Amino acid sequence: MKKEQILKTSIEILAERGYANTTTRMISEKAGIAVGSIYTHFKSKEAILDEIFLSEYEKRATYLKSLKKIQGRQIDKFDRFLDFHFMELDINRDLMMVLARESGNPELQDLDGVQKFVHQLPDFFKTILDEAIEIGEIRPLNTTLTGKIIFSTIRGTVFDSVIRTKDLDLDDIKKELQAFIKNAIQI
Amino acid sequence: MKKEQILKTSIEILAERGYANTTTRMISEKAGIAVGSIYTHFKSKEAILDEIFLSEYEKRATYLKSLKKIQGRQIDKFDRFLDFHFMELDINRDLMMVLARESGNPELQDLDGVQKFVHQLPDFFKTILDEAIEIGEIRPLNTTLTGKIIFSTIRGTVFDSVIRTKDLDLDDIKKELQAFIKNAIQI
Amino acid sequence: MKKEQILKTSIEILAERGYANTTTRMISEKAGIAVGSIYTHFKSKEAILDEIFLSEYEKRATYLKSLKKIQGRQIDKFDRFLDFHFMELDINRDLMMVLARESGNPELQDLDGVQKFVHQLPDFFKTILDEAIEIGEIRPLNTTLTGKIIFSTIRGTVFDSVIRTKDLDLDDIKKELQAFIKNAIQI
Amino acid sequence: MKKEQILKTSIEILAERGYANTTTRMISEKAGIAVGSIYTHFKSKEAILDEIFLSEYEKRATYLKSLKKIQGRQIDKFDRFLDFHFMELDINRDLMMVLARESGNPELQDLDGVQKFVHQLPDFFKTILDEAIEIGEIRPLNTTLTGKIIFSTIRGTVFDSVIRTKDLDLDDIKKELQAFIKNAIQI
DNA sequence: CATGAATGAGTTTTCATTCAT
DNA sequence: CATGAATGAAAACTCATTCAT
Repeated sequence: MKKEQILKTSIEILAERGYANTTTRMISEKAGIAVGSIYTHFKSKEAILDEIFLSEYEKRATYLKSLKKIQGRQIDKFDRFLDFHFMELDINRDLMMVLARESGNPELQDLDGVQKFVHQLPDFFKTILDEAIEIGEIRPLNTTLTGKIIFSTIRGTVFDSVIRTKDLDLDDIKKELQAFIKNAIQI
Repeated sequence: MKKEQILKTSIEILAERGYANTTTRMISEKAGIAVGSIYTHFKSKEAILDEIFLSEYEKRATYLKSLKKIQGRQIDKFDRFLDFHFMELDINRDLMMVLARESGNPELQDLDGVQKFVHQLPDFFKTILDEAIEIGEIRPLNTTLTGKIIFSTIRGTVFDSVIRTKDLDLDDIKKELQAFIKNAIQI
Repeated sequence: MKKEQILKTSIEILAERGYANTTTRMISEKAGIAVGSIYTHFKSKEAILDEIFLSEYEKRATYLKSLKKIQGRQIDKFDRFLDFHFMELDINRDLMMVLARESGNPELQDLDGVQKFVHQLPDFFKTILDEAIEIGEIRPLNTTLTGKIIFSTIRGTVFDSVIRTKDLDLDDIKKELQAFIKNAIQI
Repeated sequence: MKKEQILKTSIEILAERGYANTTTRMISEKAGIAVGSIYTHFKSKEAILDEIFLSEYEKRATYLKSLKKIQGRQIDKFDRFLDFHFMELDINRDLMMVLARESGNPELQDLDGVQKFVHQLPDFFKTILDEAIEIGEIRPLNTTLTGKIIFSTIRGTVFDSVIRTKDLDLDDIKKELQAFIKNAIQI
């Protein structure tokens, strides 16, 4: 309950000011609680970010696992993942901002949640690519590296777009990304 | 002279510790000068980063301008740019680390040098893409967005690789990136 | 019942970490109760220490009172007290640690129990010395001051020994102290 | 210069309030400097205490070394040391308070200066005792333990006296202690 | 009588920047 | 131009204690 309130408030402030410029005092004041209460629910300021990334990672991991069982072309699964990812982003723009900005924040690379978000998702992509190669859907390529490249492509693009304009057309970006990736790997 | 020394030392420490964990005192001590002397040559701590990014941006901008005059397929120019970029990185691994890490640091997005590095380079890519479309070398696409996508792809991939392993094979990554981008855009 | 459990647990933790580094939370967790429950039984964190010192003071005061009625040389009563004191220490090393450390803790000098432990015991010694002088067993001396000196000698020696080695030979120390004190005062 | 000012001010406040109740802010305000300036001269709040103890230890160590070369009875050297020690205390009552209180503060036992003060001085006493035994000036005894006992006796007595009364007669205490110790060890 | 989430004043420490020498 | 002591705002985090359930 109150934990949710802290997370929600944190995302709002983090989206506006960035991690380094967000203080625990700001969060507590905006959430209408005492500073100490943050520490009742989170081990540290970093742990808030950790939780955000972990939860968002899990959403995506669950979705990617569900994709595995689904019939159809492997290559289309990237389209589907992007549909899912951008839909989530559209629902909560602040959250999108935080994920895009802080997943690249050198300060936070050690957090479990960030690590998973940044390293496990590319691994899922690799798995899809491996299967796609087996059935000859895509050109021969280093699936590990390409998994990472695809992840970087998506993340970097969202990051760039999001920090420049408030009202960007997510749909345009999504379609351009989908085409870019599909072309990049297909035969 | 002394300014160069400060820059060189800063890059070494920044590569090892990251911007937030690098203090002006560390730089002055390692450079063998007084803290105050840093401020004779730089307006602020941020200004050091600004200068680093500006100078690296200019190297790449100059190279891209020189590419323009060169004959040959537009599409190959991305290969050439990546050859140049990775060569530079190979010469100075510390610098590569700094560019990869801090170009995505939310704290530093307002710096002139970072802005140019992060926003102008994609614009150069856009120009190349525009010409490539005109002569029918590549498929129809939103060149502005795709310019950004290509930049994000390169930067993100280097960043990911560089913070994970010390002795990564830059050549493998370069070749995979070149193939990825070429396939992504060509007809 | 539960109060005893809190005391027992507190002594264990206090012996290991010292007063300033022991939190009420630690005590409650190790004792398997809620933090709030500590405050059902004790007015404050300090009150736990107060109780410990008071109870240990009373043990010694009772023993010293019983010594009064006993026949024999006054001067031997210090031997007996030390026998009693060291026996108690040997039974509960953690308790010994707490008494030795915290009786000298400036933070805790105002506690009733500590005051009694630290100021009343020397008074008992004074009484013994007064009688010993009267019957000419010991040399003439300021009994108030010497009572304090004897107490300080005992406490300080135990404190020094106990914080240095875990497995010290209490018996050696006791005998050395007994000889030291007896010689110091006798005619 | 300013370092001396910080030390002087710290001793005044520490004497009045004790280590745990002395804040860095109090010191800086009373010394008329900025909080940060404390950290220009001292690594931490603890380091101030460390310096105080180290310097006082060295005074005494130097004196004890000079005593070694002096002719005369070993046993009288304790008298001389106490003369010196009490003279120093008389000059600076605040300092005496700090040494007496905090040398027994469990929190500070790890500091180099405190360690030296509390463990090296007894070692010097041991050396004196060793020689005294050799020439038959004192009764046979465990010199290591007795060195510690003498130290504890002195420290504890000063501590006890000093925290009770502001205007105690140091001279009485000194004489009583001298007699106590001399009797305790002599043949 | 037990619980444990909530409190918030208070603490030490850091560090970019300045400026008198 | 160089120096480095001095600055002081600001930050994360702690923890004894309370009180509604």
